[in-house]
Order: sequence, then C-alpha cells, then structure tokens
Amino acid sequence: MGITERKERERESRREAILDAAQKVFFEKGLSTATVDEIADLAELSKGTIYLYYRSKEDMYLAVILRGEAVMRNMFEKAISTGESTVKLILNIAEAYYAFFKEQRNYFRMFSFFETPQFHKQVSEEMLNQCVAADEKTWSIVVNLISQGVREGILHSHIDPKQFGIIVWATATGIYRQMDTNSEYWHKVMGINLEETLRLSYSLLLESMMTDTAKEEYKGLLRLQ
Amino acid sequence: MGITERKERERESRREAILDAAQKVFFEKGLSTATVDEIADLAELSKGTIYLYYRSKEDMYLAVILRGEAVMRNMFEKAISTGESTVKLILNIAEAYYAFFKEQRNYFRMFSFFETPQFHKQVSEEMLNQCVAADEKTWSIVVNLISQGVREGILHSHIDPKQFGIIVWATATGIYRQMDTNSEYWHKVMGINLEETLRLSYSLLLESMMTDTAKEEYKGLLRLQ
DNA sequence: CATATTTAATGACTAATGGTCATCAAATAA
DNA sequence: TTATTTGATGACCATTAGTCATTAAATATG
Repeated sequence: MGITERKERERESRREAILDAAQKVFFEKGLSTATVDEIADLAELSKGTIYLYYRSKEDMYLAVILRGEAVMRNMFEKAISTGESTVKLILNIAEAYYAFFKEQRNYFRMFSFFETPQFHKQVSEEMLNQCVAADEKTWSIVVNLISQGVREGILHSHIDPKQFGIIVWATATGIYRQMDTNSEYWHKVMGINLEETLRLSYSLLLESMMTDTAKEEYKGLLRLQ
Repeated sequence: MGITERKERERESRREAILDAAQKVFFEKGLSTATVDEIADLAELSKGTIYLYYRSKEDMYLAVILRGEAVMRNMFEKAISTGESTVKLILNIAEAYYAFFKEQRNYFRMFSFFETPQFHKQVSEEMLNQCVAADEKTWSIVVNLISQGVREGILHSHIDPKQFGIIVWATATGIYRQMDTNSEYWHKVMGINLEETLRLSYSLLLESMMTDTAKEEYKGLLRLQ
C-alpha cells in the first residue's frame, strides 16, 4: 500500500512549492509588507490551502530562514572539505561566511530579523526549535575547527573555542550588517572602506588567537600587517 | 503676539505626550503588534489626531528610537566627563554602553530593528535623517576618544580610530544581541557565560589597540590576562 | 461685543490583510 | 457502485493603518 507514501511525498513537494513562492515574495518585500495572498497567487493555490501547510506567515518566514541556514552550512562544509591545513580551513570558512553575505544577501537579512526576541514570540515553537537545531549544526562546524586548531598547537591553548567563536562571529556579523545598511554612509561621509575594516578585524583576531610558531609558519598565508 | 509661540509649545508638548504613549506601547508589544488605536487610547486622543502629529506608525517608532539615542548619548557624555585619564575614559564608555544595554533594553532592541534596510524603506526620509544625525553625534564621541588616545600615545598610532571604533562597536553589539536573545541557550546548552565572552573580547581589543608603555602604566586599571 | 475665519480634533469610514470554515470535489475504500 | 476520507477552495470575519468630512474651539476682524 504505497498510497500513504505517495501522498506524503506529494504533501512534501507542495510544501516546498509554497515555500518557493514565499521565498520569492519575502525576498522582494520583507516580512511585514509581504502578503499571504501574494504568496498564494504565486503558488497558484488558494489562501486557505497555504494555511493547510503552514501555521502562519511568520512560520513560513522561519521556514525560508531554515533554507538559508542549510545554504550557509553547505558553503561552510565545502570550505572545510579541501583537506588543507587547519589555518587554511579557518581562512576558508571566514571567506565562506563573507561569500554567503555577498551572494545570499536576502538570507542574511532574514537572519538578522530572526535574531530578535520580538520575532521569537510570533512563531511556533516547533519551527523555532528546528532553526535552533540548524544553527547549532553550523555553529559546531566553526567550534570544531577552532578546537582542532587548539589541539594542533596553532591557536593558543588558553582560549575557549566557543568563546572565540562567538567573538569572531559577532564581529564579522556586525561589520556585515554595517556593510548592508550603511555602507554608503561610511564611505561617503566618513571615508571608510568597510572591507578594509573587515580585513583589519580578521588580522586582530588571528593575531590574538594564533601561537607565535604558527604565525611564523603561516606568515605567507596570512599577510598579517 | 505670543500666540504662535504658545501654540508651537503646545504642539510640541502634545507631540511628546503622544510619544510617551507610543513608547509605552512599543516597549510592551514591539512594532508589528502595537496598534495605533492603543497608542491613541493611552494618549487620550482620537486616532485622527495622532496622524496630525506623526505620518505613520513607523515614524513614531523612529521618534522613540531618537529618544533612545539621546539617552545613550547622555550616558556616554557623562561617562567621559569625569576628567580621568583617557584609558579610564575608554573603559568608562565601554561600561556605559553595557549599562545602556542592561538598563535600557527596550531602546536597545529598537536599535537593532532600525538597523535593517527593510525598515528604512518604511519610514520618512525626514525622520531617518534625524536619526542618522543623532547616531553621528554619539559616534563622534567614541571616535574622538580613540583619536585622543592615539594622540597621547596610549593607542597604537597605526590604527585608524574610525575603523577601530567600528570593530569595537560591532563586537560589543553582536555579543549584547546574543545576550538578549540567546543567553539561556548559550548558558544551558553550551555552558558559556556571555559576560565572560564580553570581558574576553574587551581584553583582546585593548591588547591589540594599546601601546606597550600604556599597558605597563595602566596595568592595574586593565587587569589584562 | 458680534461675526467671520482659521486651527485643531474627532470618529466614522475605507481598504488591506491575516486567518477561518462551511462547502465542494476528487481520490480511496468498501 | 456507493460510502468515506482527504484535499482544496474562496467567501467571509476581525483587525487595523490611514483618511476625510464634519464639528468645535480659538483667534482675528469690524
């Protein structure tokens, strides 16, 4: 009796089709100005049907965020799958996050939105947990890499990989956010090139994380000032 | 003919009274779930009147943000008005930003909201410019302080005060945001105390910014690891 | 003081929109 | 062939941002 299985597949693919439409609309309009009617139109379904597959507009938004997290994680996994040295992998993953920011701007923006207590209140716990789990997976990639660096003596052993991960992440994200929202302001009014700021912050962080022997060994790779 | 002046004053105080109500409602409910009707009720005015004073709900939200910026700036100005050494003033201002985060959480949350391109689109240019101007004032306090540190030989002369300002700001804000949204997660699941992370990031940044002589001189003040 | 004019405030109204539910149609089971 | 379950629909409801004709009060004018 493969009927239930077929139906389950059909249900899943419809869910995805709805999410395709939702993603397109959210990318164009953002959460508050996107309308469920427009999503339904684009998906060529009635509004009622949308609500058979998702509890609310906010839940759909989170489902799209979940996709973005998968995209980012794939980029990260690719970045560390090259079999290179740990220092190079750290640089790769930093580059991958920057590439994600540049190439997947829409997802990046949705992430910022997600990071507010207000939004958490408007969303089903179920979806929220899924997102947290996805976040955790990506996060563990970063922390494992730092831990590996510590084990190999490349990074100072007194550092806590998790704490350094948070700091690096917070710094990069904060600078990206400025790039996204106020790049023109920083450039035209303040004469600041934020890419330079980003490079500087990487230098500082690597400088404070890496052991002297590793710095010496990877000098060429790092081009530290 | 003091009538126009009196009327102007009355108009201004009504604007403030409306904003008092708006602030209360926004603090409680956030932008999307707050209603203009509720603001009007609380202000004991009709909804129509509200719209004689503010163009939109979003503009009111920005006006409250503007208040928050003033509060923060006052805290900063107080922090650097003690006539202490520049190193101490830098520590004071870092403390002031943390105090703002802890004591004025509602404003802090609104700030995050403000920092999205989506929101910028929904708001009058007039209000936006006011906010940018307010931001700039606060920003210049920080940058001036760093510049002063460079002039006095306390901070490395090769650093660009603006770029360092951005990095410090981005790091602190990113960590605060984690504290606000995911503190429990970091603590219970990851065993991370974000206050420690914050201290660590300050250490790193000061370590990389300060000259060796200054570090020696202000050892006691800094308690660098 | 009486009347005309300007200004401020109102709240009923509109349009938009998130979400629901009785109804229908198609697939599946009996 | 008929009964039952499942899936989809769109008219409908409630809420809410924003408008505007109307009213009331304040001010200016004669």
